[in-house]
Amino acid sequence: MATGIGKGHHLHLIDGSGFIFRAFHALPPLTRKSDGLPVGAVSGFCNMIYKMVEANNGPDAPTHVAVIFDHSGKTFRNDIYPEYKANRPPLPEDLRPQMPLTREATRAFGLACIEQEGFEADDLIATFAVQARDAGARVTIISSDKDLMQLVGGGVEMVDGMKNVRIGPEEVEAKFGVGPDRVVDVQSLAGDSVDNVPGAPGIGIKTAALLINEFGDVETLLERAEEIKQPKRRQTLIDNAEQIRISKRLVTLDQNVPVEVGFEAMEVREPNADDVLGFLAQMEFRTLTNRIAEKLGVEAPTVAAPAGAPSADGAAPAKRDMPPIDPSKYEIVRDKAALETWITAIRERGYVAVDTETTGLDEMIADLVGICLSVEVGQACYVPLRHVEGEGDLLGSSERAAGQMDPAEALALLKPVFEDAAILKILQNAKYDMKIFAREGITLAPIEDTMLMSYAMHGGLHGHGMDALSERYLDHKPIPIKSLIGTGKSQITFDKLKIEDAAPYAAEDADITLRLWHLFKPRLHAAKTTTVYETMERPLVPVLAQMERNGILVDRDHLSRMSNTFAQKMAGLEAEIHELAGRSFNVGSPKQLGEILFDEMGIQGGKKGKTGAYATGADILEELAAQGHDLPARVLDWRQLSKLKSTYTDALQDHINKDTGRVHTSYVISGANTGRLASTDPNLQNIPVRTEEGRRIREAFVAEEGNVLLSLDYSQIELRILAHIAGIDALKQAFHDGLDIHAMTASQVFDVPLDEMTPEVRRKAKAINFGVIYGISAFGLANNLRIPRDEAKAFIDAYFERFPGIKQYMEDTKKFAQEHGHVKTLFGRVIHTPEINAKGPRASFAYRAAINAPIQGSAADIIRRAMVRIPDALRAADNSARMLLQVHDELIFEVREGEAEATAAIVREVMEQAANPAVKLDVPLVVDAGTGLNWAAAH
DNA sequence: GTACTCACG
DNA sequence: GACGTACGTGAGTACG
Repeated sequence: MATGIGKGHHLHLIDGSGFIFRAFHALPPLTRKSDGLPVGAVSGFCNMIYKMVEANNGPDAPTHVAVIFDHSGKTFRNDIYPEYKANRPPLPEDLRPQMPLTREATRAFGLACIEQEGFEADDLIATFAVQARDAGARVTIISSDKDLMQLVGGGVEMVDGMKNVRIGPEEVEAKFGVGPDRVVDVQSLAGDSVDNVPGAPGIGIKTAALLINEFGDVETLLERAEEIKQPKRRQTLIDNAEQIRISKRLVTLDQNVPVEVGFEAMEVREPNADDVLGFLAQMEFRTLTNRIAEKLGVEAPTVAAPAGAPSADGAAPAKRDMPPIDPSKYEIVRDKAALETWITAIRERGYVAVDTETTGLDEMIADLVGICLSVEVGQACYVPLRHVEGEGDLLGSSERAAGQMDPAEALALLKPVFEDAAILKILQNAKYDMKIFAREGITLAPIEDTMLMSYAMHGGLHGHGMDALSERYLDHKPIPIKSLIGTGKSQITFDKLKIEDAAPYAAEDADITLRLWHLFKPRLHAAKTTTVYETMERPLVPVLAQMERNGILVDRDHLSRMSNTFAQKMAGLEAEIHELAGRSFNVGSPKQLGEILFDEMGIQGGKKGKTGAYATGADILEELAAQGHDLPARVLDWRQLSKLKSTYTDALQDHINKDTGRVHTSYVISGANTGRLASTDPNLQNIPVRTEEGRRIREAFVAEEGNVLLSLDYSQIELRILAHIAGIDALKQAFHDGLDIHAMTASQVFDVPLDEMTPEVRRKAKAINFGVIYGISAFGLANNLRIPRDEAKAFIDAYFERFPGIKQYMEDTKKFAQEHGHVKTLFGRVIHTPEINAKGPRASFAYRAAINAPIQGSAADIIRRAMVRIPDALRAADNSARMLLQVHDELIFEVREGEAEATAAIVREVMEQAANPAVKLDVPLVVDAGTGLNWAAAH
């Protein structure tokens, strides 16, 4: 049945996961020089792989090679026995970021890289070994895992890759006391403390082998247990019969995994010099790079040249040698045969750039129209799926266009590729396409995202959209989509385009994405931001995609009733305002309002802005109201209602999805320079809370029947981070003691004992605390507290005198920014500050942003780390809670009524520990939790 | 398309 | 010494 392998072939199956762990534990903790990324395991792994590849030319060379990895997550064994491998310590933090790199290394060496969800590497190895053996091929398993010894014999042999010793039937017998065919029987009796296989208590390998040699196998032994002479041993076997049977199922390898990779993909081929040397150079493995370059007869690339990092002024790096972009060269895939040719090419390459074309921008509504693929720079294809023909009259009678594949057939062919753990999918803004594919039943993984690579390297320097990146790094302006679908009212959807017109535009995006990826991959390392990208940007993509697809239930009637109430109140206010003004005008027009106030009513002190219009912001109107003017006071009320109505009670209703009845926001991972997320369409991160009237809008965000909303938020996270970064002992101590931090600050700065603290003094200290986070200035503080500027300055001076560490932090940060053109968060996120050395007020802005960025950014990093870990934590506890929203320091879940408390405990633990082990904070992180039937009640 | 205003952390 | 400012966002409205 197995194709692509047979007599005369020799298959090497390499236990990749085994290699990684042995390399990790055997080698000292090596880190990459330029940025400290741990690479010890990768280095050991590469050396071992290289040794294997070198042997591929030897006398006993394999014709086929595959490197097999464990897939993270549950396997079928956990269904049999939940405790399986439950005593394993979590993956060491130093090892985690190295995992994807080992896959990359495998592909770079030109080897098939295989893993599959739900199965361990051992099962895949067993399946491939048996298939190849039955087809008549010779099989060598390179591993030292004793669990694989059951496969030895009949044309399958094992080699311990590290010690370079052969493991044949004799060696197996020496270890287990039985031949390979009885290994599972011995293992199921003896158990395995490493994998937490229970076995029979008190029976080890020696006794097990004795029993099996006497009775033949486990089943016979259990049937005839009464015959055992030793009473204790007999009783143990009788008492634990079921446990032994379970153990047998655990240790028996699955030889019938529905594998997704054929033997064709494992054929030995010469590694591509660019791929392998490029990877090794990025890793900064000088010795190995030089050795392999010599072997391949090419010049070694320069290793670890930080000069390759982009300069702080954001100048575009030089374009690499690539063929020019030529949309006329792209192919249109219209039938199965053509698509299969592409799929073969993808499997051979191990990666593919993917882009989708859809009917709109809202990925919860838009339909998939076509798919673009590219594996080679300059070559790309468009697979049209749902184009329609004809203008599509008013009745929508447009018909399916000719010359495209049946969508179901095409997607069925692509699904195994898109879900193959051994094939990297490269996308620009992967979250969008992931959500589109999710609605087609396809889980896109693993992925790489050029938008996020750019964000990790160049956050603060420029935007990260495809057009901007293409123009900047490829010197190429992509075909504007508007040139095809038009704008405004006459705009059409993508499916209405003729396939021939759509294809060049569509395929170009995949080509561009692939080019960007080739350019960014080495630079990501040079910019020292690989860890940030791999731990805080890329893993967030599937998490956010799921949250966005979850959405939150919104009570339309509640909003509608509020809208009506607001409309009535506004009408009343409007009449009053016109009465006071002496004429009717548009209250919503700041320009008209300014003229009424300062020209017609003659109020003094009107200030004009740069456009010549009077400023009428809330602060100005408040001042006028305080002077006793009624009209501005009414306008303030009117504006509040107008804002609530238009932005929330009205607009939110339009965002309720017809199919789900829920509101699905979209998070922009690269939206904020500091690492914060941004929320759009609608923005659910600015739902009112500060006023009573506004807060009622939160009552419209509800839980489904039988569920509650659970909200958890970090308490004072930015001040805690400030205390840590600036090293302020008094603040740290206050957080350790659980004190009221603003009262404590007030007490220190204003010399007031805590028990004599007044709300007024505390308010001032609170304003200073926040001011510090924002890059304090006397002007800003004076504005905020409505006090004279010299008074504000006196406060700040007193504060700095009491906490000199804060002043020091601010000066150090400014100096660092001026020297490097960027600042960093505690977790290594780089935030560029290109204007820090500018002249004039721009530098002042940049200075305050530079003070704020490490604080806001570290807090953002922490919640990102928590969000990445939460789905696993919930899954491990079999908890069904759904994460719905993130509001910078708050996470909102929907959870079954009885499960709220358990969920809160799990999530709180993850959130409070989220900095660990990368950063050991000097202050505790504290998370507050609340539940309720709606968001107002839960918050 | 830009400016202004205001909602959130 | 003057500049003209609190940090980070998104969205709705008016207006040219």
